[in-house]
Amino acid sequence: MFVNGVNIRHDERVSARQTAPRTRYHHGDLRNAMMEAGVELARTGGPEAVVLREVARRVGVSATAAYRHFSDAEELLEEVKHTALAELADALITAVAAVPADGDPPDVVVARLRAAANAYIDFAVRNAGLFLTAYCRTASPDSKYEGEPFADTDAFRALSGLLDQAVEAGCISPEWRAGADIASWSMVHGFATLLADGPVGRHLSAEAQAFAQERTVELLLRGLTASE
Amino acid sequence: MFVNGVNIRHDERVSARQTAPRTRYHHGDLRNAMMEAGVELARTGGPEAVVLREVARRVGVSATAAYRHFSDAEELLEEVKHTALAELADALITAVAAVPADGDPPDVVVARLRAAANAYIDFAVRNAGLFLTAYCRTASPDSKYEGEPFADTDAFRALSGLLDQAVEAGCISPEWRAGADIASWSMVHGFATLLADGPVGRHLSAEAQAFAQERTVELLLRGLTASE
DNA sequence: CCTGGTAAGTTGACGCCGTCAACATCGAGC
DNA sequence: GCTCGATGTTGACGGCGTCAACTTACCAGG
Repeated sequence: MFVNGVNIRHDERVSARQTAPRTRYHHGDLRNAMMEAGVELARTGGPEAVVLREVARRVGVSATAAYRHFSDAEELLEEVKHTALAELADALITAVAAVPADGDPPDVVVARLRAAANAYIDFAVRNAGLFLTAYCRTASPDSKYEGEPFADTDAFRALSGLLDQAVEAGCISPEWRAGADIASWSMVHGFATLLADGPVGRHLSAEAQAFAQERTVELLLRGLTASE
Repeated sequence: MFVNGVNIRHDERVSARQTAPRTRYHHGDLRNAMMEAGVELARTGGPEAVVLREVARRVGVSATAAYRHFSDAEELLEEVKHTALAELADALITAVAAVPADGDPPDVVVARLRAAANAYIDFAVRNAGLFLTAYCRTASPDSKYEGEPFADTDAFRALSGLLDQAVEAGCISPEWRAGADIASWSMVHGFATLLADGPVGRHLSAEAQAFAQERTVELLLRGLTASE
């Protein structure tokens, strides 16, 4: 796995280190333990580093023990994925909450949107592995939320709330509210992806990346708040 | 692999079909043949369907024969990836060329930008496998173009040209030109990704997707052409 | 026209992976 | 205190990428 030219491929898989030989035959909390080990793997190596056998090794348990708690290697990955998604949402919500709420409502809400956008991107850069895992492919349509789109991502709900506030504050004309959520998400997500995993992150200097980020976020805000 | 709820996972791998038992011991054009087989696999199954042994099987050759032409399974993937990128660029350039050039220059250039954006997204939807392959992770920094960012993607150069035209035509203020390329790319790419591989494609009805696409593209154009 | 060297394929093996069937161990409730 | 189900283990299988050693076919130079 390449992130900004630094090879953080999971090949110090020499590991095999298990935290402790584990005295009791039964682990007691294996499902959680495997999840956490999986998250750790994902954090440093992205989704393809979440390898069932390695997870088992780290927890100090045989590979097949996993099958008592997960139907599949895929199910483990999905669990990890949800955790990653939740962590992303956390970062986003925290950043928004940190924006001072005094001042003109329009200014505040724009500042919040900006903070959210930057938090999303920063998360993707700082936690590339987790970010990629959050959006990695998993065969099953990860929705207990069929039809109710994105209900599983708190991040998306936070964004929606912000946009509603923006309409209230008069920053966004009501007839442009619909679809603004997905559009905003697309832009930020696209930039984050191109940065964490793609050509932007690979080819651009740090300053160039920062400039591109600022421009991208401002372009989004311009589009959202354009008077026309 | 799930694309919009349709499982196109590469599990009709029953294949093993080799086009013909191949009479001559030497293939003659194995490198190309493997590439093409790889592209076909990628088209229907995404990057993870590009499996060295299966490619060899399809071409009717032993697995290790690949090593006479590729240093690595990764190198094969990368070759396929470049082909996918090229195909995407083609679709984009063709769509732009199809826009009638008569009329007010500003209108024309906006129409071209819109066409490019929609072509990009449409390609991602119609050729999800290839699209995902075009942007899939490959360990090596796929740049003979180190530092000269994106020079390997004709699609990006086409976009840059369009934006230059837009400045000329007075649609984009010159001081907003810098970074507009990456920002535009981000938005379209993000939407395409969310659609081809992510929650948008999985959870939204076709009409909802179309609406979201239109809104996303228009929001981008608004941001680019905003007067202020 | 032979001949030898090298490019292009082959076979068999290795260690990784996910997964299955069969067996072992523990602990909760009769 | 026994039993039985939940939880772990072992060993095996086939698929993967890759390596070393072997074979085949072509092409140049005599």
